[in-house]
This record gives sequence, structure tokens and C-alpha cells, in this order.
Amino acid sequence: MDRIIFHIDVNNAFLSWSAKYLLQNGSKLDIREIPSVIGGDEQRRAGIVLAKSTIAKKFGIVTGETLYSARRKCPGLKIYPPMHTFYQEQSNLLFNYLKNYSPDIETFSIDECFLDYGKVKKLYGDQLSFANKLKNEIKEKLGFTVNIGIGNNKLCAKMASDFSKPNQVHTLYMNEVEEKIWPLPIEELFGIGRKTSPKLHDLNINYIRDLANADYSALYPYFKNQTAILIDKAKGIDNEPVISERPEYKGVSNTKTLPKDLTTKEEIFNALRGVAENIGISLRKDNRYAKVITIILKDCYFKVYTHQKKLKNATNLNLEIFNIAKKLVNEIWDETPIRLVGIRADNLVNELNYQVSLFDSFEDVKKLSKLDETVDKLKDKYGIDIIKTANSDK
DNA sequence: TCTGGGGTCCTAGGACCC
DNA sequence: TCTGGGGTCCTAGGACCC
Repeated sequence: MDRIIFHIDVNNAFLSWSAKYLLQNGSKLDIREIPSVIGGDEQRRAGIVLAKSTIAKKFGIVTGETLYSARRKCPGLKIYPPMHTFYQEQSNLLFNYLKNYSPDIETFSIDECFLDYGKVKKLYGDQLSFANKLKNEIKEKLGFTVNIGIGNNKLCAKMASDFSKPNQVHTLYMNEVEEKIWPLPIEELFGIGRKTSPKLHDLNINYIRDLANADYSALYPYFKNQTAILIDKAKGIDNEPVISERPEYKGVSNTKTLPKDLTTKEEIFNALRGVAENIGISLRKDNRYAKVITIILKDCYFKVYTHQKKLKNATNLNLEIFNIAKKLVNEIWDETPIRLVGIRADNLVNELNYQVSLFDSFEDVKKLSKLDETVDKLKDKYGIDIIKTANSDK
């Protein structure tokens, strides 16, 4: 029995959502109709394109490029700042709307999800007409447009939703794979990025068709255990199920690009203090504890270093995370100016099984834990900025 | 390149143990 | 030990995605 999967993808999500916000708040201009982008803050050295309008795209502007470069391609370009809180609300609105029709929805990112239509087809009938109805309803009721891709698995549904935009429904069933995606350049295949495509071109594999028909043993030396997966993808084969319960996340990270490169340990520690707090807050919100703490440093040449420590006792305490991070910096930083600092917490557990050692006591941990919880509650009540750790705002 | 932030998964080398 | 092979864990880095 063939599966029927929908992939629902908001068109130019950040830009569409900002357009909706501006229209709702009295603007006469729909920024979807002009050359415009959502962009980061250039002063804070985060000046890249996060989303672009269809017209901006016609100027050759791509997501991820610098605003400087985007402006050069299109001198009249309008740049708007991101509104992450509003985006999250719109995302929730969309997914909750879809849940009216089916509980079998897998959230893939803030603006994309999969829906297992096969399970509800008896209720709603033919998938193509239902997808069209759904797309029109979303536009009318939510004020932004989506693409819907229909396929026999998640990979095909996702590829289909990308065909032509905006506000379109496309199908890519198994028996359409040859006709619809084999003629496309290899870069268009989901999972082929900027490192893999040159390797494939070197092997004279330029179109998805070439990969689908490639010889496994010829590719194996270059792609090892990924070879079969790669060839399967080109054939449109994918057996991943739609998973509606979001799996517990495996780690949390928080990074900060600094307005200026940091050249002293004190500056790095100061930047890390706030990052450690954010990690602690995320972990405590879900009652989780990390057994591995990693620091991330990006130097002024964009080289990234990581260094990690496995803990005897899992933690979610701001102070402990911060102290470990400091120690890790001491162990690896070679004085190269630092552009970005970050911390990642991994190997998460749900309970604190405390191994008593000679050097720390469970009582101390409980005291610190109380302190963090109290601060979290105050921040929740009065806003994030009400309490600052000494030095964190220098 | 005037080049973000938050995730997941994979790989390769070394340590350690049997 | 003049020492082999395999399994597991740990660590750092890399690829890819939105």
C-alpha cells in the first residue's frame, strides 16, 4: 500500500510573515511585492539575508549572502529586521490549523512540516483536490501562502513542494520520479550540499539521473557508507516514517557573534557568562541535565574550534556550566582574536543521579539549583533583563 | 565574504579493554 | 613481550539542513 505524504512549506516564510505583520499594523505596502529581504544586523556583524521576496530573487539575491552583496545586486533593495517572536506565533497558528485535519504532523522546522495524508484520506478524499483546498484556506485565513508537495514518501513530498513557487501544489509520486526530477541538476537533490556536489561533478555525475544510474562500487571509495543512501535518494526512495511526537532534543547550543573580535580572556569569559546562562535556562525549562559541555570558538579567520568535557555528574547550573566553559577556554585558546563564542550541552538526561565525590557535595548543588530556579521565575515574571549577573553586561 | 544561529548525523583517530 | 584483532567509548571536526 503506497503512502501519501504532504510536505507543507511556507513561501519565503520570514518575509511573508513580516509582510503580514506590517499590513496588520497599518502599512499600505506589501513587502512581498517589492525587492525586499529580511536581514540581520550589520552593526553586530550578522548582516546576511535570511529571506527574500520573489522579486529580490530575480535580482540574483540568495539566502545567506551578505547584505552588502545583496545591495550591490539590487540598489533599491529594502531590508527589514527579523521578528522572531511573531514568526513563532505564525508557525504555531499554521501547525495548529493543520492539526484540525490530522494529528499525524511532523514539524520539520519553523516553517515546514510533513502530514501523513494516507491515514486521513478516507475522511477527505482525493489528495490533490484536498491539498488545493488546504492551500487556499491557509492563504485566506492566515494571510500567507504555502506550497504543498505530495509524494509517496517524505523525500518526494519535500522535493515536490520546491518545484515552482509561490502558492502551488505539486506531486512527485514514485512513478513520476524519472520524468520530474531526473533531469534536474544534482544540486537540487535534498541532502546534496556545497561539499558533495563538486565531488559528484568530478565523477561526471551532473544530473540526478546520473546519480540514480551510478555504479555503487565506483562511488563507494568517495562516499563510503553514505553511497547507498545517496543513490536511493536519486531514485526517490525513502522509508522514513512521519513522526508526530517531537523526539526529545539531543542537545542545546547557544552562540554569540561579538560586535568586535575579542582579544583577552576576560572578554571571552564575559561573553560566555551570558551564553552559559541561556544554556542553563533552556535545560532547566525542561528539567534536563547535560553530561557533556562543549565550548565553540570561531576565530577572526572563521576557523571553528570545539573542545568538550564529559562530566561525572550531569548539570544544568549556570555557574557550573560557566566554570567548565572557562576551564575549556583556558585549555585551548591560543590568543587568536575571537569572533564568536558558544556553548553546547549534550548527552542530556532527565534525572540527576548524583555521584558523590570528595570535592563537591550534593547540598551545595541543591543550593545553587534553588538560586537558579528563583532567578528563572523572576525573569519569567518581570522580563529577561531584570536580573543580571555581575559583569554580564559589561 | 563586509560571511547568523540552532539543530542532527557521520567520520576518523586514539584510548582502553579483553 | 620482539605483541594481533576487535569492540566500545571519547573527542574533534565536518556536512547538511532551515
